[in-house]
Amino acid sequence: MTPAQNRIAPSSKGIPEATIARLPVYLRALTQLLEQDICTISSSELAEAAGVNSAQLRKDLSYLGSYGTRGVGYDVEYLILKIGRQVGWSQEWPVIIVGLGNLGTALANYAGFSSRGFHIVAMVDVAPEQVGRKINGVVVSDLGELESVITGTGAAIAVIATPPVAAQLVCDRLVEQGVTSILNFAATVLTVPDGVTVRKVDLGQELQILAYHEQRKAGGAFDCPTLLPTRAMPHFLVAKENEMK
Amino acid sequence: MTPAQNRIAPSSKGIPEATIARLPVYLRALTQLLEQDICTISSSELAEAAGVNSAQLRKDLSYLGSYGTRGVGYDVEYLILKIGRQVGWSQEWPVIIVGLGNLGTALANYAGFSSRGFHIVAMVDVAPEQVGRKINGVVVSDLGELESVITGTGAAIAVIATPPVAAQLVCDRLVEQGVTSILNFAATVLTVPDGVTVRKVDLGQELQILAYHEQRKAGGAFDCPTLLPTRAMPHFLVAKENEMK
DNA sequence: TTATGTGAAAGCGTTCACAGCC
DNA sequence: GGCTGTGAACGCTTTCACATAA
Repeated sequence: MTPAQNRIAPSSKGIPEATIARLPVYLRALTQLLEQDICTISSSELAEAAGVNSAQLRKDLSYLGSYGTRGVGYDVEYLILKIGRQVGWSQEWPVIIVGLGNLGTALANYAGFSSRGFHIVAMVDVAPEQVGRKINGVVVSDLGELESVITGTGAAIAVIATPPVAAQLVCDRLVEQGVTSILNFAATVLTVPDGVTVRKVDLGQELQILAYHEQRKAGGAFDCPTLLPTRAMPHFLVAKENEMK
Repeated sequence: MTPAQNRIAPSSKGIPEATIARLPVYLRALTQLLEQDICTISSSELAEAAGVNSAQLRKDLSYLGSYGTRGVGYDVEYLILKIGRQVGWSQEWPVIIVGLGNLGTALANYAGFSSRGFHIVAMVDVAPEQVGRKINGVVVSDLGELESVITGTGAAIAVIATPPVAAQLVCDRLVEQGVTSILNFAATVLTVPDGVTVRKVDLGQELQILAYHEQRKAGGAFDCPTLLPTRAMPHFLVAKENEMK
């Protein structure tokens, strides 16, 4: 990814990834403020609305430029404009979704996408019962048409919501056709060439991280003498465990 | 959150957050290996399967203990056991879902939860047409019963998939009843007391981060003289923009 | 000889604290 | 007086490189 980012190097090079990930949060906080007719805001107030430290907010904004007024704060509209431009609000992004199970269908209907400038222009699935179905006015295409659908829509961003086994295959075909940004909901590590950006959202993993903390709160990862076997852990492992003692 | 973590301090204190977030990834890679009847694996091979650096993998595992054999590698089953215990695989976690729109319903049906030891024990929604519906054998309760549902099930982990405006209110009620881990899909910053862990999944934000990178690849955040107004950006902002020049 | 486990070094990200400007 | 913008300090994460053990 590093070589790819060097290759790009546009006008404003070198905004840290961590900052980029927070820009959308600021953007939402700001639009909410605007709806309340608040025109000016200080870094500490905006920071609280965004759930971050005020020093962090100022540093983040400083990467974009000096858009505040000392002694006063930031002009909400102007800041929205400047951050919005960075995040690509000045254009509509065509997006295609591959895999229309429960999750894929929910994503296709998700209002949070269209309200932020993303437009689902195509959907693709293997299951014959899905193909031909209409979601939000767009017809689901067959997986075989994946290539023509991409070139036809010109989408550079794709969402993968297939079962894990299919994900890498689909990914390869997407990249082959020029997709350069992928949001991956499949529980697999995707391998992509330089220049392609992948973000992974693993719902099971998120819960497992919570479970880790939960266990800690309850009294730690007890290295108890007798293991309690449950559906969560495959049976043969329980046997293995006892053998190890 | 820091004071909360100090208060906990169980047996194995001080595994870095970044490591914890990767444990589930290792766990899945390992279980896949086991299904292929691979019993032993080196750090570099496992690292590749998990999509990380081999030095990173070794360092991560070293926080849990010395479970490898020098010159050989790791015993897959034993490692699954050890990591699994850390992540809480040794027990079933009851989880409740609040908000059963498209996303909430998809989550309720999501197989990746149950396969990892999470059991949806209750679901809650305000909409009368949702209440009483059965998903995976569990009936959707009315929002008014939220408190009794939590105490009845003893769930410590909750998923919020409500509209943004309702999220903080629901969150407060959850915390009030003893929920200490929350997975938040609502596009809002949640405020919680110390001792409560929140993880946020913002789907729109993920796409915006991709859009940022996409824009960079296409040639940068053009500070172009004429702004192209689109549905993505509210109209009044376009006016503002021109006025600023 | 091979591959783990781990101090030490390098790289990032966050926070501090204050100079600079309104 | 008040708040931004930012160098410097700090802490966390990753990577390196090698001593250590099978």
